[in-house]
Amino acid sequence: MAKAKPQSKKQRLKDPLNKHSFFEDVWDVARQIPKGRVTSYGAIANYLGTKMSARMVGWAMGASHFAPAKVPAHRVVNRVGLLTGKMHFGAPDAMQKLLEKEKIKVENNKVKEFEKLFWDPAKELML
DNA sequence: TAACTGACTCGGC
DNA sequence: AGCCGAGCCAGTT
Repeated sequence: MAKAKPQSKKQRLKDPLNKHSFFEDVWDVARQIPKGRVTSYGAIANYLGTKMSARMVGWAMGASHFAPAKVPAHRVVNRVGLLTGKMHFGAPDAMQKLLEKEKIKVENNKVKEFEKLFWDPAKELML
């Protein structure tokens, strides 16, 4: 699977073939999130070159259910560390439980020390 | 076919 | 410092 390399947004989205890999790219990046770390939709979007469309990342996460491999969507939160998508995990606190299982402290639907645990693909994966 | 919505983000007030 | 509006892409109604 491609390593989610950033490319021109128009180039990717314009081509139906490449478009299909948009999901895989997002999933791929999500899978690369180290255990015990979290990232934001915007960070992934930015890494993919579609930083203006963080919504699509979230939407792609929603589709992660169809992903060929498991995607740690629980490690992806919004820019303030809020567990915005926890309701989509089936159970109201499934996401929080998964996070706590990785020693990530969650309080009031928000990741504690989010800035410290924040993992930016564009920075960590560089390039 | 057009309009609305959404697991977001940024900038202005 | 907090609230409000606009922009983004795709899928749904």
